Parts: sequence; C-alpha cells; structure tokens
Amino acid sequence: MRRWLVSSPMPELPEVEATRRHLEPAVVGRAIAAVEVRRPRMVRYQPDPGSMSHRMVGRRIEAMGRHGKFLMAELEGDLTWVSHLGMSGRFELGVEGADEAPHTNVVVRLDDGIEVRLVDPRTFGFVAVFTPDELAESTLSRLGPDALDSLPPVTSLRTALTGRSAPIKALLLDQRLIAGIGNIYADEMLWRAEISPLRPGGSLLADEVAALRRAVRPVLTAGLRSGGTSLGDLAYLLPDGRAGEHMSRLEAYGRNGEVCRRCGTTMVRNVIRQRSSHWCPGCQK
DNA sequence: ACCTCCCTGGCC
DNA sequence: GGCCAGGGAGGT
Repeated sequence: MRRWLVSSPMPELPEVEATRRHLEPAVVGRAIAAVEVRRPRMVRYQPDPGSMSHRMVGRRIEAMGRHGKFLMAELEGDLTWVSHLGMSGRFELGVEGADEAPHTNVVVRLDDGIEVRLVDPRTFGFVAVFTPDELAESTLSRLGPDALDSLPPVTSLRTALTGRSAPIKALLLDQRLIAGIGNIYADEMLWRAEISPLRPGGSLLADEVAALRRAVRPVLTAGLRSGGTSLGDLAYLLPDGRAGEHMSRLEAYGRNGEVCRRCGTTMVRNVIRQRSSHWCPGCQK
C-alpha cells in the first residue's frame, strides 16, 4: 500500500479531471441499476442520507462534469450526483461480481453491469445527490472559477487579493477564490512564480500576480499528464508496484531538506494555516 | 479570519 | 504506541 502514497499524488484537480475523463465514456447514457452504500458516512450533505439511492436508481446519467475538485454527474430529472474524493478517494470501474479493492465504500451499478466504485480508506470524500435548490445552497455554488477551465484574468485576481493580509498560500487554497488548487499544486505554483508562500496576498505586485497566474495552468497540466496516466491504469499499477512518475517531477512539495533545482538553496518546510508548505527561501521572495 | 475535527495506513 | 498527512465544514 505504500506504493499508492509514493507513486500517486493526492486527488487534487488533475487527478479529479483524470477521473472524470476515465468515467465519462463508461457512464454517460447509462441508467443506474442499483446503489450500495457500505459506509454511510460517505453520504453527506444530503437532507435524508437514506434517500440518495432512491434518487439515483432508474435515472440515466446525462453528462459528467467537474468544478474544482468536485465531480458532478447530471442525472435525468434535474438531479446532480456530486462527489468529492477527499484526500484518499478514487473511483474504480469494475464488472459486477469481479474483484474489488479494500475500502470500496460506495458501489453504483449501471444497467450494463459495470460498477462505479468509490474507494476511500480515510472517508474524507463524499457523495450526495442534490436537487437544483439543494445544489444552489451547497458549497458548490460558492466555488470560485475553475482553475483549469476558467482561470480569471490578472486584473480580477489583483482585485481579489487587494487588502488581503492572509498568506498567499492560504488564499490559493481558498476554493471560493479559485476552485481546484490543493496543497501540493499550490506549493508548485508558488515555486514556479518565485513567490514565498508567506507573503500577504495583498502585498503581491502586479507582475507577481501575473507570474502566479501564468504558473497555474502549466502546473495543473503537468499533473494531469503524469497523474492522469497513473490513475488510468491504477488497477494494474497497484499489484505490480510500478512507480508513478508524478512525485519525482515535483519541484517544491516534499523537497524540504533537498536542494532547489533552480538556485541550489536548501529548501524548507513550514506550517501555514495547519497545512505544510514546501518552498525555497533562496529564490522564492 | 482563524482553529479543530473527521479518518486510516504508513512509518518511526 | 503515537504521530502525521490533508479538504472542507463547523464553530468561535
């Protein structure tokens, strides 16, 4: 199981997007035949948790979307099946009756016998099915623009950061500002933009905001290339123990005590808002 | 705007 | 045996 932690990153935006691409062809157009909730805790923010299965069974899945780190399947009848992978969740596709991974907590069986399985040891992830009203009151409606698909222009970002005294690292993680940036990739973006995670958001100069903005897409797409690859064949990757590539490509996250690949300074780690930050005091100002 | 909690497996 | 990882909700 150590292989999972080493070779495959947390389910941040690139991994969630890879999941969406993996699931989409299997689920869109199919009807839901059965839902099995083995860990009730995984069903959350649902007016009546027991009703989730009832809301799902018999409905066709019309589309598969993503906003930030949330996955959304549009169900016929104006319902939205929302899921979040938390920090240890993943979706697996399997044939009914075939081997399943430990911690398979929710199983959604489609009308062709394919199962969509939510595997999540730490159960920080969740699923729910919302009506339009419930969706409008949920966290999803308060998410900022998606970091990958609709990153705001520099001027909007500057406005959003004006007067903010919180460290830029904390603001990057605030899903209401930009949706989809998690702890690993926030550190990568700040390294790339050569900005210290401790800098108050409002202190960033115009060209620094621009540099940070320019760092967002490359970092996420790099993660999508390698993380997506690992995710796609994860079922084979785990038993074989083949190492994924993504961790070795990170420039900041987990590199405290190691030498910065840009300037040679020893990198450091400190805790910002209860989250670990990894950065280079030599070139990140 | 901040802190605490949730949860499990890996690791010391 | 105890600590650590962390996204997001809830409380103050």
